[in-house]
Amino acid sequence: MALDERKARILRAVIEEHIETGIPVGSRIIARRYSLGVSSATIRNEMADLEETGYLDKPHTSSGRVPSDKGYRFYVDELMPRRGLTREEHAAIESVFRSKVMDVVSVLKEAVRVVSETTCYLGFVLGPEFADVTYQAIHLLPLSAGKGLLVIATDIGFVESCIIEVPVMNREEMAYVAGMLNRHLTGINLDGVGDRAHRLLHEEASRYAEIIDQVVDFLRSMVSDAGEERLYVGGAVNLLRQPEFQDIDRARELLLAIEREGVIQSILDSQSHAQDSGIAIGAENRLDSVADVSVVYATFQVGKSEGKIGLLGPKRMDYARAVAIVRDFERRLSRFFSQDN
Amino acid sequence: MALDERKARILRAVIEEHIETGIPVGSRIIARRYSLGVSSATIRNEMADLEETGYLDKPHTSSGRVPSDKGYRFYVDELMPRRGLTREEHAAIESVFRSKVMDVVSVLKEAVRVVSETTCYLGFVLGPEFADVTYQAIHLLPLSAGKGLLVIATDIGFVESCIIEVPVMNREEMAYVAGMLNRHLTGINLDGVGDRAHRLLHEEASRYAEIIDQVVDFLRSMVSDAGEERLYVGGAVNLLRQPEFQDIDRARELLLAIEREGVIQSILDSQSHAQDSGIAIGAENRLDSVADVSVVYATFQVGKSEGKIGLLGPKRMDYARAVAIVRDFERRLSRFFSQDN
DNA sequence: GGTTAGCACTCTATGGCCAGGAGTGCTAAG
DNA sequence: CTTAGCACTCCTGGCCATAGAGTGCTAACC
Repeated sequence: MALDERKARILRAVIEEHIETGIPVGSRIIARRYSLGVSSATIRNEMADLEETGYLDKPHTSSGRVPSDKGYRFYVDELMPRRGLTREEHAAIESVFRSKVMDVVSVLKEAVRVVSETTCYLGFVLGPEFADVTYQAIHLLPLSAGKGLLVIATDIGFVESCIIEVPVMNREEMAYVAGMLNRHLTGINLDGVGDRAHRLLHEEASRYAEIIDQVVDFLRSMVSDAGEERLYVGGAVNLLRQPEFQDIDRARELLLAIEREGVIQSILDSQSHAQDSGIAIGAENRLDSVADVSVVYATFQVGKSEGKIGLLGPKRMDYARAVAIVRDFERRLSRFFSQDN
Repeated sequence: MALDERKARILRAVIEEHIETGIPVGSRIIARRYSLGVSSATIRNEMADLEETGYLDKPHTSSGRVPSDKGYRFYVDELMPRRGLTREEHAAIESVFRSKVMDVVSVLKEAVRVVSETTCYLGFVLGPEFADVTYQAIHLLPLSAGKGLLVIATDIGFVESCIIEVPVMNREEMAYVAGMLNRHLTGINLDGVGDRAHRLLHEEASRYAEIIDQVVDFLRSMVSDAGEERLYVGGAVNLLRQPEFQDIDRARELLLAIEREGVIQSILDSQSHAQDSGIAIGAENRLDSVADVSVVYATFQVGKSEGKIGLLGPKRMDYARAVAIVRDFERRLSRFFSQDN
């Protein structure tokens, strides 16, 4: 199935031309703009072959060619140049990590924003699962009569909080309860914390069973949060600038599917059989709603857990740039979250 | 400028018809669908008067009428029925406050989602400013060598965190620093905390000056955050379902203005000369980018501070429903944040 | 005087039609 | 194997005619 040199060159030219212009590309254009040393007729023949072998498609009988999924796949695997970052891209990415006060969620949101802005596609980050995370500290603060604020900080800088119901108690008593929770649960993997907390604390302090139950509930919800809470999506507007989303119905359906049906998680899940990073092109991800978009993502390390950063755009995407940007973010985020930066 | 009974009835009919169908409405339709007891010719005459006095507009010479900003204004001030919530709306709103583990940010985000879903417009919440807030506790936790996690909990259940640089110290020392910060700053209005912290702590503990500086920076950034961080927007997709946003350029420009130029804050700011709730119709808010949309909002109490919840939709909006939903949310959010719920 | 029927007029939206242009596939010559 | 030439296909955009909705005006009516 390997292509000979010339076919590959032509395929690459067609794809890059199409990526740039967005319209079907004909043999004349290729002959003129790319100096391949052959005439348009020859290119025409080669393009016919490429169509027959499935690398190119034709929207209709007498129009130019458009890359097929298989064509894009071959391109990203074999033909695509590895490029670096432009000065602007570099600066934009840099800025995410240079703000003075940084909380992890803001950094992730900023990353999404910058990914989207620099590429003009839709950016996303999937935060780390909490299953592999240990927490540093748990705090319980009086809020108002009958309400307490539960704060849990993990070892990777994520802080989660929620409001729970507490029996009336004074500040000291609450501090005592917090201290107790801290002593028994610090440094434990959140995944196993449920059972342990339950057993341990139920015996020692049945007076605070209600509180403990709620703490356990909250810990469970942190772990099991199936992605909704962990996924940050941004820059949908940028997608509307792409010529393929001038059709408002298409655009709406896609955005709906992303917002409501969690297609991004689905794609990442279906991809995750192995690689740290990847590209999912069009129908490669099985969902109809994303049959004509591509996703480029990479996995960054967050302590023992991991997160993903990526972008979603039309199949006609500047893959070289997308990969460069996503990869760079992956490196920087891994560094940002690493213990020894 | 008051309208006589019949003109008011016709204006109301025109507006409600237009809200429902979205197309310019003619005299025939009004005569047939609304039993006003007069013929289409009479209605035609009245409509001509209403146009002359500025309550109605005509897109072109021989088309039906469309309400003007002035018309909508009169409608919402004088004609609009006060309606309650349907069972479904009630249930949807209820669901926001019934989840077991609630953190304040999730509640606000959920509120945005529900506002948007129930109305099919774009929903938003502007969280409370931190200037009037006092904080409950400050924590400092070791994260990795040279990094610490600063966590600040306010008395209204908001928890903010950030990563700061700390000199190498052991856990006990860090706990001591946290304790010191707590002792000196607990219960103070965040607005004035900067100076006080600075003076007080610089003397007592110059060894920790770097940390204190960063804490102060962070507190300052919490207070001064000009709305970006406080504004939650959601449901932009729903706007794309509205017939007035079938034009993709319009839609894109609007969403861009919302995302990048903060028009929602601008509108709320320009409105805030007084009222707790309000409706800004079309060109009433001075910005071109929102000249053909309306905003309905209400202010809820959060301790001594306040937040706003609202929605943005086409001028041709179901104002009665919008007001009902926004008002209900305002009541519930105020209750949710009140000290004694 | 207010109301209504009738009618001419205006303007938009829709669909068909035609010409122009881009691109292909095929054939035959180099 | 490559290339020039040519007939053919199909999309695109402009143009025109028609249909339809709605208005404003006038004249008749109560």
